[in-house]
Amino acid sequence: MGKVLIGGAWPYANRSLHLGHLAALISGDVLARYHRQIGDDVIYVSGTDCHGTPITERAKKEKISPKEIAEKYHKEFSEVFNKMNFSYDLYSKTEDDYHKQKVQEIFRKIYDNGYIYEKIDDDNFCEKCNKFVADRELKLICPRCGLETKGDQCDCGYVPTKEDLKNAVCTECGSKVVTRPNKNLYIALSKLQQEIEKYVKINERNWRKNTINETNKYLAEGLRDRAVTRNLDWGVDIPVDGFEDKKMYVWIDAVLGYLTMTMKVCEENGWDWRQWWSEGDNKIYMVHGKDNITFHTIILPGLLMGFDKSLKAPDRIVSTEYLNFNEQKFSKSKGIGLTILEALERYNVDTLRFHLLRNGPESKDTNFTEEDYIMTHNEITNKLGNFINRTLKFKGLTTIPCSKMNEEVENEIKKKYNEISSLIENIEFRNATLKIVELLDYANKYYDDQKPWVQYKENLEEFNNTMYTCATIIANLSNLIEPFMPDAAHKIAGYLKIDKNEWKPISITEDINLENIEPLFERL
RNA sequence: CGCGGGGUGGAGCAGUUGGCAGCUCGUCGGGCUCAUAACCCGAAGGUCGUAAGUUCGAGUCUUACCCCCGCAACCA
Repeated sequence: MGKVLIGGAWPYANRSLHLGHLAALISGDVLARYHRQIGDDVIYVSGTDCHGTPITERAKKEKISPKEIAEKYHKEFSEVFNKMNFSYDLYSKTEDDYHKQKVQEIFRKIYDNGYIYEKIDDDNFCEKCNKFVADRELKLICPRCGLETKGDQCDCGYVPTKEDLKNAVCTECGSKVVTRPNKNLYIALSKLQQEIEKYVKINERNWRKNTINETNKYLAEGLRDRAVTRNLDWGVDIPVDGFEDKKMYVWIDAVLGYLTMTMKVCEENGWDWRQWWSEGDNKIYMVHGKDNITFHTIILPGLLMGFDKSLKAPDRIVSTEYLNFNEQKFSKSKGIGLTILEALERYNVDTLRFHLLRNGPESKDTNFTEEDYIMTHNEITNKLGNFINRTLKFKGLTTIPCSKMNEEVENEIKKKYNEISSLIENIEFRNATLKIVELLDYANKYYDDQKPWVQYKENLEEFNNTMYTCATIIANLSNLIEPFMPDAAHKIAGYLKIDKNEWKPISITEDINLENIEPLFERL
């Protein structure tokens, strides 16, 4: 039994989650459920990312506190993950006191170890507001398109230079900004370049192409030290004297959440968190969208190395591409796409999970349409739901006696456990779902070839064997689909009196009483 | 020449180390009646973006070109 840590990306608390977020995060739950089934000690954590500039901006605009916004979305996210049957061991938030305290301890240790250092920058300062302002808190006329833009990037794609920003004004008060020396803390990624390169080299064979490319691009350019302090009043305090007016850069406190939450889970259970984070045969999975790649393959490893050399950085990185909606990017402002809560009003949780895994952006951007989803839903309804129905609700049948299992079918089932196992461990979830469908096709074909409706009249022994074999397929399907469609898996387990879905072939050892069988899915 | 991904039957996609081009849906024809008009069998339909090259052999490797898309940040 190995130790397996799975970290789902921490969603940012300034807008509702949409199907794209779900497409990126769903693999984490598949991994968690699968590893529990094979008997690993799994810790699956995530949480709401509450800090950062966008939240403070929104708070200002809506005239409420950043905390209120964070709380609102944290509540919503918790509900979403709950409804989607995500099996987190702990879903927390960066506003959590335990998290903030631990992050400060870790940050301080990195500082003491010499990987966080002080540097004076010339930053933009608004004299009227009496504070340093971030680029996105500035506005100016874009020199390329001539329209007013924020200081970080114009809608036309132009990124203002330092020179351009000299003419910028503060978005809040409109007065012209000046530059002033500003003391910041930086993380010395440049010092860790070789170590991070070594880490990438060892682990990249377990990564997808997008992860490898994106990471190596940054390594090839040469890692640059990054500021880890921000001139904000919302976030985690800096545990170093002289930085009382600043907060921690959100990404630092967010990626350390995987570690702090592992600590918390372990503390509550009396376990040693280092068993999940040390070198060994344990696995550390990080699951997120492609925009998160370097934060997980460079920043997080860098923080871990600066913190404690005996720790192991994530060895399994699961980065997805983007999910589009009707060929367009999800965009709340443009009203494109569905939030997860909206989707759940119309769709089935299991088939939505399955669809996002099968048609998800595993190796390239993909497109979500309601039509495609309904197709998947009906396919599962027909092939899985109906297979169960035609077996367990066979006309006039009340019991399936414990009979003889067809050997060929038995071998096919064994084969599927192995095939799906290696696909999941190889982070090929799309292919894993295809194997499930293959087994469903195989099952329906077996049923048709046996013609139990004829056997029922002509040869009862053969009929019993067929029905018993089909019931055994269904029992094993319950195990095999659990990571993908947990609700259906558990319903089946209930019908066939299976206590626990384990990842190994099971046989049925007593007669099956066919009562209270309900269809698993309804056609859409 | 900023970086990256992609162009495969009507639609959406798979094709790992080069070896008779596959899957789902749709269409057409047939079978079955246990089942949620579900299930099974068969057929039609592709010169794999364009051009050249390497090779006994290229969807797969090389080069050039044409289209589509994504990324770029003190933004998660």
